[in-house]
Amino acid sequence: MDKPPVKGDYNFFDNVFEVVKLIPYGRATSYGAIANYLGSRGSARMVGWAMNASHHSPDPVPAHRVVNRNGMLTGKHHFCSPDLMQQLLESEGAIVENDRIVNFREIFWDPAREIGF
DNA sequence: GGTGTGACCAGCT
DNA sequence: AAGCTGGCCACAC
Repeated sequence: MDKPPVKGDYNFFDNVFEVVKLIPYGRATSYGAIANYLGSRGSARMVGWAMNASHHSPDPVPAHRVVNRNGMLTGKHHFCSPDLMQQLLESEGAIVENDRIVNFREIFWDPAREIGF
């Protein structure tokens, strides 16, 4: 009912940022999980888009904790360094091999299950 | 204002 | 079994 003082509606992006920032240490989630939490399964692409905008976000967004459904570091190329994402994940205890999180299933963090519930 | 793209996912062939 | 296409919504030109 009120128009936001800022141009456009960054609600979607902000929502994604909030969820990503809520990811605990040593955990990872997938784009689809966040999209599903937001209420749209098909909006998974928007989540990835939001990550791209995370660089414009005033607060640091642990985008390295967000990977695709297969646990593959598809967006590693979008970081300052392509190895930065893997380094961060490994630094948090995740086992990354061949650009893929081996124990992704173990560290998987579902917002709809942790927060939504 | 329309078109294209995009760090995806799921279904169909 | 694997590969391709469609679909979804928001942003940039």
